[in-house]
Amino acid sequence: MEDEHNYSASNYRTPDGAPTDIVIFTITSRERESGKKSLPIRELQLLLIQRKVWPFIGKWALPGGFTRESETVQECAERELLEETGVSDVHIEYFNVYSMPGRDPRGWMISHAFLALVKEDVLLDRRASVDAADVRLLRVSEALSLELAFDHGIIIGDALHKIREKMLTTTIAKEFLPEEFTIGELYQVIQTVIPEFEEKNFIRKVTSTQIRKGIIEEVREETGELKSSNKYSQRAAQLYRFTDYEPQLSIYS
Amino acid sequence: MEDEHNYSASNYRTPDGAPTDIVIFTITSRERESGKKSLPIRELQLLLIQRKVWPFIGKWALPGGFTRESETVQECAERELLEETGVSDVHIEYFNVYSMPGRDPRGWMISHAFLALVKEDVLLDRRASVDAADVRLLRVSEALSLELAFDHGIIIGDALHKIREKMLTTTIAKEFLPEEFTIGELYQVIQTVIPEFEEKNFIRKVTSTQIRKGIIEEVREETGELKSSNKYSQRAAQLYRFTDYEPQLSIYS
DNA sequence: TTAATAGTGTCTTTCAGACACTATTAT
DNA sequence: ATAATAGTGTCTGAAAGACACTATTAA
Repeated sequence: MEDEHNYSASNYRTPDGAPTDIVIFTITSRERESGKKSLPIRELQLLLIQRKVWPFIGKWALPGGFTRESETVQECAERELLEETGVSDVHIEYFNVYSMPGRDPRGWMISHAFLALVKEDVLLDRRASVDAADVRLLRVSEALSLELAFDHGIIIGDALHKIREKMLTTTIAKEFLPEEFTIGELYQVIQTVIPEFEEKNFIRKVTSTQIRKGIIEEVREETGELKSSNKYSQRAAQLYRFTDYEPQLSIYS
Repeated sequence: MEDEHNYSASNYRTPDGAPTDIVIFTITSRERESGKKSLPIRELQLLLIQRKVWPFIGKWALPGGFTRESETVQECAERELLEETGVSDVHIEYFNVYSMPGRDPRGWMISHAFLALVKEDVLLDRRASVDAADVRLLRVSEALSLELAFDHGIIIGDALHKIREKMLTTTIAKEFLPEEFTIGELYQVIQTVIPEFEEKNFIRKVTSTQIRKGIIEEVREETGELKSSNKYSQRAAQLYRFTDYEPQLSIYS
């Protein structure tokens, strides 16, 4: 350090590390065994790792790792996501810092928490990391009922709050949907994240009102005809895709 | 460190500090010299400190300082705000982390940036800190045209983006207003932060529409009569206050 | 035929947007 | 009287909210 410049911060205690923790959400879908075509059962799940080293050995924890001097915390989170789950090129977003003294028995650790939103199929070939005894997808309710390592229960709670807010105010629903989707699928994804969500005339609001219809658009065949899918229903449903328009909300207008 | 637990992070390079940087916004108001009563000229300003130690000596910088092991980054920001400006009990909110390698010549510093919103009068008795040559309020446009220390230009740009977003989606306008205010003042505060903001029938939207009128309420005298003020106009204007209701916005409803 | 989902018709009430208009009162 | 701000009247068209109704088609 540059002592010739009269810099004194190095005389003080410095952090023992800058870890990242990644809350990886996915929505699983499972067919109902009704025989007929129907909408799947969807569940919001998150990926946890069972620790096999001290501290909190045996406890479930968020994936993550220590930031290196040569990278940003965002790069660290992306690297750890890749190393621990084999996933890259997904939505991964910083959301909060956790710095409560004593939160990590290993020392003074200020942790940076990220939110990753991953489609189910991307996680199918996931693999355990070298320092994790096990990797598993758990329902959010399950995960929160476990005794988690560190302050990860708090982090997950905050992440859940954040994803619920963003589901209604941004177009992150697209992170859980295929490129082309039906209005029924979109509605289900929103409800999976926010169970109390209910909009009576959802299809109209999202397709027919001036201010909102800009966020999604109808998909057409090469021939120009409207493209539809009967994956979930007898009657085929119109397919939509998200545009790149992000609506600006305001409480004053 | 607990080497007996086989913990190896201490073998790695650790950060040289966890500083906080605080972007302190205020709205100044200045009377127009028209003789008659009129709305003041309001300006969005921020508080900067001129550095008197290496690095970036002489350059303008955000107030802030190093987090201690015994405190959270939020507590550090609040402490530094108090030490450097004499201000406490104001809105101060974490908004982002800055970790680009090389951002600080003193070493590996991961900085936590806060947004503070302060009423003008609270800053009147501000005082220079022990390690700052000068403290000054600058217009945002001025501040951004200066050569700032570290990556503080980027941090201020991000803070400005954040405050503009929050001005429209939350009730932070109250941080710049007295407890009781007129619709004209509220409108001015919003316009000071977002110059392009314009709502033709603002007074009606904010007072008469079902979904929005919950965010402010009329102030009454002890006698029960509506309370008004003629501070800015010949004709007295109704006074309002914010309720504690925070509206939930949604792009889907 | 039925189950399951997709989508429409229609009515009422509320809101948005425009803009001319009236109200108040210190100077 | 005037300047400066506060606030209302009124019209149009769009959207919200409710809810019954029709449409499609594999099984």
